[in-house]
Amino acid sequence: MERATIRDVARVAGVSVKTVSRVLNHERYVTDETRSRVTEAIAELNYRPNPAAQGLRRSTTGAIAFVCEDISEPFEAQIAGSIERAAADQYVVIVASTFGDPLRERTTIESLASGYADGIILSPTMGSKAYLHSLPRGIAVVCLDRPARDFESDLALSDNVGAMAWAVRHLLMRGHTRIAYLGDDVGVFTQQERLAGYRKALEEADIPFDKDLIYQHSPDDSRIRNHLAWLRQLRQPPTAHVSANSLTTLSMIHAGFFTGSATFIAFDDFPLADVLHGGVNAIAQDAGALGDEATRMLLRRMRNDTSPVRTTRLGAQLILRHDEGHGDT
Amino acid sequence: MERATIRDVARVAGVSVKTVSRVLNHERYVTDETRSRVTEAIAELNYRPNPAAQGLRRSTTGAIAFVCEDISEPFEAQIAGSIERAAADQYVVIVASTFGDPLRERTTIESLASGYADGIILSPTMGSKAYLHSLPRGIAVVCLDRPARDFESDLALSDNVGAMAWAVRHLLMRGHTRIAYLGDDVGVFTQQERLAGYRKALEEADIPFDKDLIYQHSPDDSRIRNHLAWLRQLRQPPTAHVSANSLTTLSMIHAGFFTGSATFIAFDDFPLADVLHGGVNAIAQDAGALGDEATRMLLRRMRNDTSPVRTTRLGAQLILRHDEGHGDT
DNA sequence: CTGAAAGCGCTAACAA
DNA sequence: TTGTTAGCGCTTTCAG
Repeated sequence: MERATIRDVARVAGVSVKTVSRVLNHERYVTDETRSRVTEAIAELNYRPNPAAQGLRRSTTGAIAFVCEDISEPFEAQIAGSIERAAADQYVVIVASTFGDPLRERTTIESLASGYADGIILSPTMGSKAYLHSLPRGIAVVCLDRPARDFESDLALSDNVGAMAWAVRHLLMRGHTRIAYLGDDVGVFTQQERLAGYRKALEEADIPFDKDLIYQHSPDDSRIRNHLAWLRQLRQPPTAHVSANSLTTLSMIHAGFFTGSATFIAFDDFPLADVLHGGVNAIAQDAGALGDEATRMLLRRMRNDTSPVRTTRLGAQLILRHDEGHGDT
Repeated sequence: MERATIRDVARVAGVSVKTVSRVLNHERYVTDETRSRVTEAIAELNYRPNPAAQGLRRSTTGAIAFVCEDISEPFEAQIAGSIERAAADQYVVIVASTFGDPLRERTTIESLASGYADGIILSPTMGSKAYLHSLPRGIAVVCLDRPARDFESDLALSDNVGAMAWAVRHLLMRGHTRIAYLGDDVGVFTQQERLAGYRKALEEADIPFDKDLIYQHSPDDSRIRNHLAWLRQLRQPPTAHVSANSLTTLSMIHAGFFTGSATFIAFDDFPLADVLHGGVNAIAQDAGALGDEATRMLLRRMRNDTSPVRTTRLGAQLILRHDEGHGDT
């Protein structure tokens, strides 16, 4: 199929290209009669504006990008889905994975900003993002799940502190005072927040913080197995456990830890959590809401909103599936 | 940051724009000396070609698109990830979900083809895809996971027939002759193939096909629960079960079916299958390989390969996690 | 209300 | 080996 151009449409409709352009862009000052002639011609020729030409002229692309760590991770994929829905029919969405590599991230972003996308939703890796200040002008960047270092921007993230505090508070109320915390590497932003939530709940209850109960490493089945064994042999072993992210939970499961008890809560819900070991308590983030909110923020910035940057913390849900007996906190 | 253009580079390097264009496109006939002057100017100005302008001129976009049912589904997300990796640094990848709506699919594809992407990897919905023949010329389309009706194209998919036959054969060899099959809607291509695999294995073993053992509906927990109960009350109830897709497996689990037995095999492996109910036998598709292969096919077509269309069937793996005793088929 | 002409940034002839 | 010129298809002055 040969592409029809705006000139073809103009010729068929018997008007000038500018007039066609006007109806395309819903400008005023076009007679209804002219408009309908043009519309017919467009339909007849099955005409569609050439995005490259539009982009060249308007310096926009009609695309937004989601730059994340790995699109094949379910959490990121869910976010991608909600971004797509939220941007629906206004923008195409480009996805780009950084695989945690800051250099790759930078290259990717600079390339996207050089004319592939009008806006970027970024789940930043660690490391300075100062270079975001010198992106070609006009490109909006908002952050998702965690802030970018050295770069102020709108940010949509879960209320990690509050949700973890909620979970720990729940365990405290059931009389647990020795609660083991198992999380990912300390360098990970969300992990810092979740540990903060843990500490906050302890402080509120005047329970001393015991470093022995804290485990923070990138998940590794055998290492976690050892740690769990070690915990059991403490003079005062923990009577409850929380996990601070899904990979850690997975490792615990693989290490043989029984997750189906009222004394365990996993940060991040997961498929089959309702069934595994008879049901696993979990804190569920709302991935869809994160994507929605970030998209809203981005679109607003793309409309040249210059209000101060804002942060939206989205609540996460504590799902109790194994509260022996019944009754909540 | 103001964008530098090719003219700026030319000016700084003291050459013509065409020369800059030459070094940009790695054309021959540029002195090393000239080339390095240009390269320096490019670096100095932090110049990057404008994709819209390039696209307008070359009528290419530098993007490929993955059109699937729902990018938030783990299987599709994994494929997206592998496409991204396979196309790495050559193309940006656009994702677009159809949510199973053929109309939306068509609109999306036509829009993408109108100048957002140079090629499309499509997991088609049901319904005729004849319109793919009249896409603006130059756009390559390959299919993934299932063929498009009324449109010949390269196709990468799992060996559904073979894998399911393998699973059923395995059960037959253990003496089961009444094997219940639970799958998704008959209209779904992969489901037809998997049922064919089931029948094939039975035929090979001269076991009569019994329609009573076949269930094919879009997954629904309570409906599946009823069906499972009904199966149990047959005069000759099944002694083994296979599930033909992940949602069905999930429904079975939710319906209380015990999946951790040697007499059950699930098509599609899933997270925690190694742990749930003590381990679930499964057939694992290689999502990554599907994406890789489809991308390879697409890139080949985009290089104007006009060889006959081909279909690649990728093997799926039977993973036995609950083979009481030991020893395989 | 409508049109003519210029030009966005780049690459493809064609000359030099 | 390099430069000049003409567009790609569209939107945008600026006149009609």
